[in-house]
Amino acid sequence: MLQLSIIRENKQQVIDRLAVKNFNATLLVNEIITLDEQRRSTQKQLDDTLMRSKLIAKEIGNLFKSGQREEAEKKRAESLQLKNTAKELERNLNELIVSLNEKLVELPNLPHESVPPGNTDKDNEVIFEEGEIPELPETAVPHWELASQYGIIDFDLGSKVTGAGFPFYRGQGARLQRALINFFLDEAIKKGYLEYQPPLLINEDSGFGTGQLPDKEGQMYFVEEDKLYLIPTAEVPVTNIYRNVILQEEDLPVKNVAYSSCFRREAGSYGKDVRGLNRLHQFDKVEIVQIAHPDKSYNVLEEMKNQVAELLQKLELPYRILKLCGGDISFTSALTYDFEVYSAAQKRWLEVSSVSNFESFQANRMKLRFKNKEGKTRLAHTLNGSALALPRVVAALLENNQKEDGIYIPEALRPYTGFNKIVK
RNA sequence: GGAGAGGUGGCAGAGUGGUCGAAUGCGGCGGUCUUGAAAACCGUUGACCUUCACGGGUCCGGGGGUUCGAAUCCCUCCCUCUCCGCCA
Repeated sequence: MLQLSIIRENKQQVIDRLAVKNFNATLLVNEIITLDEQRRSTQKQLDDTLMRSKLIAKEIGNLFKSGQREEAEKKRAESLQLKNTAKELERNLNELIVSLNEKLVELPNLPHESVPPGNTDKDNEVIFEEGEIPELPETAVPHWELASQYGIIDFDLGSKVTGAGFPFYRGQGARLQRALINFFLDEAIKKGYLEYQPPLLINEDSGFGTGQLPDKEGQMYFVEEDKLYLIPTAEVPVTNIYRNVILQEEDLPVKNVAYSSCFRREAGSYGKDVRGLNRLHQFDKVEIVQIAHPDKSYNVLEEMKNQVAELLQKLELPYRILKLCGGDISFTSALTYDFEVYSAAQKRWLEVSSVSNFESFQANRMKLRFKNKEGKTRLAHTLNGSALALPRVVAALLENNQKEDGIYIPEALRPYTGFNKIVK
């Protein structure tokens, strides 16, 4: 959520910036400013009332002590009045705070100035492309065919045991998954990240902290009995480690990496892009998270971008990097790079990573701050990225590397798989 | 799941319903002393809202209540610990 002071002091800029996200903020911003003014004046009135009431309470104490009953009783009546006033004011104040927050939470993050305008993913800007698109043999088939031909992923079995979008990985398929997870984790650790194994369920406060709640609760699985949500990404638990935390400046940047399963209801996405591994309800992902100094977060974003690119190079996958346009960038993000790999049998680009700088948007929600050298507390910046999400990487690896005699594993992965190719 | 104990400042640990944002110790920071360090001594040391500032207000796990006045009493939720049961 945006800082009130920024909205107050740069009202027009906020409105103009949000227009890039195709978000008309004029009404909302005006409402927020009005509510904020009311809130502050009510707060002032309440503070004054409380001050008087505190003073009187002290006087009463002293009067009782010195035996001046009558005087004390008189003051007591006055105090009671103040108390009623205070109650009334407090009620108003709370109402104002609630409505203010409701409005504030509806405002998306401001897009970075380099975010291109646009409405849909068609308008995203391809900023980099690397790797050769492989020539496939005549017999080439999409990964879901390969999955059953080689017996490495069983979608039907998943449907039987759980439902659509929950595949079983089997034999060399399972081994490949495990290899990728270890490979990704090791690469991050080499770059100085601290590995975490987070809980897979999170509470409401955490969901709010990273911005999944209150808006996207329909996208998360919810355990009603315990009021817990299954994580849609490790970003949620790993960033929320720092909820209500004040770091020291020298602690920055914090670099954490976590492997986790991710759960997404994907309500409302149907059609052919859900075939095979393209879109699942449960999938595995290695996520990198950084908490950065506000002055350095864009350097960190570039660093993370390069890090993801390196992974794709090592996996020898053709990929491209997109800078998301205003219409496609998420509610919480200021700047996002998407990574897509080319899946040669499907002949399409698949998103395998999304690297974002949230600036202080999440930090403000979860009160993640640091104390600078002057001893002042400031909001930190949060960033995260997939490095990487497995299913579509697997899809591309399978499709692009299929040969007559099997599916070849890229060099970098072989120490992890323990085999060079997948065979029937 | 059952029974009990408890949640106070970075940590440890006091706190008769009134003068407690909170003793004390440790730690941190600054200083004196020292060639330097240690020790000793002195001072300082939370967050948030509001204000140009002075100042004012809120916060003793969360929420609610009693009272003129609550860290202190009551209710409720959460969490931790101990014992029992169950169990990967």
